[in-house]
Amino acid sequence: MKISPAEAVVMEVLWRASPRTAEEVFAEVGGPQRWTEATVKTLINRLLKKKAVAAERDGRRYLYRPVLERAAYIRGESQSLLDRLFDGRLAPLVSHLSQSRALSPEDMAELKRLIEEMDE
Amino acid sequence: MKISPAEAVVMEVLWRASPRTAEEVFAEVGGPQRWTEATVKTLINRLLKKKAVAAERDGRRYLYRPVLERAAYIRGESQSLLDRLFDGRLAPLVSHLSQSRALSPEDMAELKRLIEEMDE
DNA sequence: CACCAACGTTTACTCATGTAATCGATACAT
DNA sequence: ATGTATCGATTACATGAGTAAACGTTGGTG
Repeated sequence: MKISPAEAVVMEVLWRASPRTAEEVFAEVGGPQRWTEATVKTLINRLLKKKAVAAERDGRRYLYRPVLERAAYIRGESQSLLDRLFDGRLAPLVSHLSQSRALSPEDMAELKRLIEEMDE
Repeated sequence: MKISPAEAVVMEVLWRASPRTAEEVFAEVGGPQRWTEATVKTLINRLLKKKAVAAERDGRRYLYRPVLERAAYIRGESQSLLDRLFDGRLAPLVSHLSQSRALSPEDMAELKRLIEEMDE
């Protein structure tokens, strides 16, 4: 099941560290996002329904942990962008981004390194 | 204004060739998408409201052309993916994709070429 | 000139999403 | 033991998106 951008923000928190209580998730995300705790709970609930997170009872509360892995999520998103806009090919994406925004020297260096090691 | 995935499909048609009538857009996209002509018209109208396409009267019908440029759209989408998932950096994206799916030799070759020429 | 076909415009309806308040159960403090 | 604070669950509501039918207008045809 597809997870929405707002839900992904919650996932990011859980991917950084889990398990977490709803309150902890809220503590980490409420500020930047200006969400109330109710909103965070709704999002967690939707993620439960979508089986993207699992809950484990811990006394009076629950501890939540990701079920969907970050790598899988990222892969899906990247893939779909690539397919929708670049005919599934990586080179045009890189080409486009390298033109439209300056790459930092570190990025350049890392890219180079990547290409080399992929070459083996 | 943000354009939706379905709307983007219509934009793609217009980016390939324009101006086009609604019927022509439908002809090109209706099949693969299993949309009726009514649906295509709704999408065109929403794109008009969003100023992503412009219409020019041609007798009893209109000819539509893109106002939003493909490059700008692609840039926005790629940028937002990069920011959301890869902290705005290109290298991690490439790294991820190169692991999760095999790059074709041509893709590899082109990437290499890109990196080299960006290096100047 | 009356009618019909072809357009674009308006309206419709369902589902997902963002955002949040309310409800109901329950553990703890007094 | 009872009230209260605290959880999660349920309900709410507006907006956008996907999908499409109905409507109104206008130009062409018989």
